[in-house]
Amino acid sequence: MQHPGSEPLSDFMARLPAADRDDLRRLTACRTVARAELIFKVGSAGDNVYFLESGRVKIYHLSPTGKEILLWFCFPGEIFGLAEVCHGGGRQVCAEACEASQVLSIRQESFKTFLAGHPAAALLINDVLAGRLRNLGNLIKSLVASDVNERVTQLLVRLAATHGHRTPNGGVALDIRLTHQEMANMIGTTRQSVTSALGELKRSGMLDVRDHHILIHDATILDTISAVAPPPVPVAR
Amino acid sequence: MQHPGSEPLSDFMARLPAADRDDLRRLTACRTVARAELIFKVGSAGDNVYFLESGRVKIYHLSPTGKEILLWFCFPGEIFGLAEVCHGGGRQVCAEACEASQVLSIRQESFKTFLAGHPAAALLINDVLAGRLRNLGNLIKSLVASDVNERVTQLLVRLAATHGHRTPNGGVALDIRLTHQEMANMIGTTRQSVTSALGELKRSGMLDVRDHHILIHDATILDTISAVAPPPVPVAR
DNA sequence: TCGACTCTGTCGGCTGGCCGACACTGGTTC
DNA sequence: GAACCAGTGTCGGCCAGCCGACAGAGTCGA
Repeated sequence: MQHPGSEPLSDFMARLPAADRDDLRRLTACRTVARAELIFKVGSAGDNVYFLESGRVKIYHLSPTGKEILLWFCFPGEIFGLAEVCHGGGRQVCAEACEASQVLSIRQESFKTFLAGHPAAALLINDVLAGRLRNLGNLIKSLVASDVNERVTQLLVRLAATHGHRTPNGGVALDIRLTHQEMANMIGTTRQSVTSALGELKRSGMLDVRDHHILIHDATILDTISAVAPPPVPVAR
Repeated sequence: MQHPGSEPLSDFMARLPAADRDDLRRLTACRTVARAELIFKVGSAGDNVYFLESGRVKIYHLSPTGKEILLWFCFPGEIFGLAEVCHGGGRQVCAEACEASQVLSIRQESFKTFLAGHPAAALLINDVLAGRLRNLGNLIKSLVASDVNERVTQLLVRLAATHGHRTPNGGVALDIRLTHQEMANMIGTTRQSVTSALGELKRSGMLDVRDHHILIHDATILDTISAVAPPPVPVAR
């Protein structure tokens, strides 16, 4: 389901015109990666761009103490490894397969040549990057302005919008399975704080966990909460 | 000065081939904005893209409590207002002139058409967006992983890299003048904490403030510190 | 069936840093 | 000059949430 105000398909491949997609496919090599395998890591050369064919990949910073700082998850069809190269410095982030995955890869230069010859694809890339920029901007905002409980609910709203589906009885079920630790890494807090925030939401009857999947009881609550995430105030100075 | 590992010219206009630049200029309208005037704000339609001709512009989120969350400053030649439009929801951020400025504007669609016909420009936009993505990623990392003192020194390093110049006696002077409040808004803390962090750096002889401009005494210190910002550890799992 | 391991849930103690408050300085306007 | 205001500098109280610790509860492989 797509919520109003949520991000659109960031599925690059699907949005690419069919002809362009075929052209691109011809330039890529396919590779299988196992769960927990790194596709690239901090400091590596990073002269490739990747597309996720199947599976799930997480992109994260690594703090000096070894903590993962999760920037985003990649789902099938999405592009990754494009922006994260700092000229000269190598990769700044890690890409790790969350489950067994198939990955297409192409050299940076080849991809740029491809884009130069396929304007629609180049514009699409702009869109995708712009969307991620908005996402990170919003994350920064919530890191700075919201306490842990708010950040957890905001995360749930985002997840419901992008990876949830309606249930018969008017709720939303999240299709994606995350550990508390992963959620904590996504919103800059600790495992324990996520546990307690979720516990509180459960106790207040807002959600439930069935079979390791989060189930939000009343979908309308999402709209109420999400009205908070995008700033409702036009601004007063 | 450009530090190794720092961002390159994000100066879109300067990097654009001269012919493309002329084509683009022909499509834009120029406008003068006064200090503290908003070019756009949260919720406004946002069907324009802007280029800063002269002056300085800040792009920020507004927290529910009215706090500014500064995402970046725009300097002459840079593009802004491109990524911050959420389809449907209007602008998510504000753009405010820090000083009297001249701004070129163009409609989104016209700009997209322009990009479709000028592949070099489209690739350049990708580069610029990718750079900002890296910057925001790094900001998130420091918000999550560093305490206030570290964040302040990291901010100084970044500022020195992008808006500093060497002084005769081996230091670096920041060309840009910022209040403690603005710095606090850039790294998600309070005015008071910035004051005390800077005070400590002054007391330890690392820097000085002359005529409202920060002066870092030993430029080599920057390299030492900046070695911390990009993770030195290749990663151990 | 038995470890071994990962994930969840809960509890106290400790502390970084937010918040409110107030004083001082330098620049601007009348 | 005086009045005003934005920016700095400093202090103490208070609390969100981090950290370490430990006890279940699933899950997996042998």
